Amino acid sequence: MASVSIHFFTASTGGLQVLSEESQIIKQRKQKALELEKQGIELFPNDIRKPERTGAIRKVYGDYDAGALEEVEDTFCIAGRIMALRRFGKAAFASIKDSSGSLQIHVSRDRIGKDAYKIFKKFDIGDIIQVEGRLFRTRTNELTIEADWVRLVTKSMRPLPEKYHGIKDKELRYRRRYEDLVMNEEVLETFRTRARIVQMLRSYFTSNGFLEVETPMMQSIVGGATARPFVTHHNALGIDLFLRIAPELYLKRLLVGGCERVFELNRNFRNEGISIQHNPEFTMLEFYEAYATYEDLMVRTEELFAQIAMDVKGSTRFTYQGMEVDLTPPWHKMTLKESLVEVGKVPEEELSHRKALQKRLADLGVEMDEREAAGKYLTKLFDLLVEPNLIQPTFITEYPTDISPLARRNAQNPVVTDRFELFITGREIANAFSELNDPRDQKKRFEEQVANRGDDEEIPPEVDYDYVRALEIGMPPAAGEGIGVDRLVMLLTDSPSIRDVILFPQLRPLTAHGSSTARDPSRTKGGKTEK
RNA sequence: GGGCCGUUAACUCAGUCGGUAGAGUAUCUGCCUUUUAAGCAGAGAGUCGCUGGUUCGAGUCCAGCACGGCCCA
Repeated sequence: MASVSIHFFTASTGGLQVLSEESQIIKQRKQKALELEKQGIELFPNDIRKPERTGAIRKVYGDYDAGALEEVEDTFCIAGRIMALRRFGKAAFASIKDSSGSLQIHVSRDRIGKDAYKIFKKFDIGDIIQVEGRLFRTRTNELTIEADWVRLVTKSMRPLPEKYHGIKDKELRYRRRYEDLVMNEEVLETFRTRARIVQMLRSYFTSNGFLEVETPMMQSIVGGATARPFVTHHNALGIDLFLRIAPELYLKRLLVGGCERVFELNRNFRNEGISIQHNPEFTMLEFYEAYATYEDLMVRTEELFAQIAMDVKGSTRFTYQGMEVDLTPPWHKMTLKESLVEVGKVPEEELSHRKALQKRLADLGVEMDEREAAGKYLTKLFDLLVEPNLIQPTFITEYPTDISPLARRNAQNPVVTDRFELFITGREIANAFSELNDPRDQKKRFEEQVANRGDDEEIPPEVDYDYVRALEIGMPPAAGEGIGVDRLVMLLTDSPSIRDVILFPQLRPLTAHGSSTARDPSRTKGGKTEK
């Protein structure tokens, strides 16, 4: 029975009620709903006439004055959630919200009838209702529907958050996104923009002759990036599988297969920390173009981002969190070493001395493992000293080969690769390179990586020999790029946190008494708990 | 993993020197037919995140834990 579970689940966790708590206010609502039901009012009917959208009505009649509206004989039927209710004795105003906006209605006893008004009085803020009537303007000039009738569409059993401040607690907003969407207009706006950006990315690539594909999210060998993967198990095959950390190696198999332009826009999974710019599952666009170089991709990226910014922002110049950003091409270019010297203020002569770099890192509080690749010292310093300062779009090039296992060596200087990373507002937003297509070099690099792996869970424990085999069949020279879609959306929606652009960001689940399932040892796997 | 901050009514928040819980919204009752954060009068609503400790007495002080936020690694 409910009363039993109530006892179990009333545990309050940081202001969060877990499950079926029965506060007085909810009891009252349920009681009210029962009374309506007893009177023969359906609480959750399904025979609702298709309503008109308030936005469409406003678009047509928004400019009509009171006199002009009197000439309009049509009635309008809308449906939506009661967001505010201002009752008088025998009449009331309510704002009705649908996905296109909201419209005020006026309900009076004289017009809808005594019995109907009695039922209307039982409606609450949060209920979804349907209304039909003619348009008029109130004394305060608000476009309003004078209801001929009102009908309950869906009864709301819980009160909405406070009407003026809405729901502010970030934890509540992420956990109960449905409530956040009901209360905070700008949330839906952000996700509409996200949809538009995704759509534009897709149409940019398809219209440029790229084939959209879907490659495995469950992989038996991880690859394509350095990151700790999630592990799952396939019962029928009796094997562990990894959720992909990148689609790269499959997309390049498709280059081998003759797909000269391919892209995939989908989710990656990385079993790492959660932060203001990291969610365990995130959306990435990867594209590969045969007979192109990383330099061609710079041009594409500039063009693509400028196009999207023009559409979303109306300009290639805008502000992000108070920072002026200018995406007008061409963007700055700097080699990794140049950036360390010019932006990071590291003396040039130190850059080729591991000991000096190590000391500098130690002074910054970073202990490096001796076994780390030399290039790691540079990128670590870069992360600390340079990256946060790259506000304007900047391509950083010449990444060391030892930390770029899939990238083509530079023809003049084989210790660096033909690669760039793109930074905007102090964040990495894209990573691209001319692809390594020499199977001999690729095999060697994979094998060295695995041999030097130690217990580093970010490095794949196994060489993907099938990928090497594919290269042996022959992959045309090509360049490929990955774009962090969530971060791009953050930039263009002025969102400070990745959680603001992901509808349901990952949070620790709540259970009875606020303890966490993650603490249940039977559910912990490969845990980070050991010190 | 570390540091700082937060957790009080459904929501947004107060809570003084440690003295036994407050406001607004929402809800309920009454009045009110042009309001829009409607208004007026009244009422109900709390395991002060959890567990311990100090104390005659803890929302308040101390410790641990949980969840979250921000920063750092």
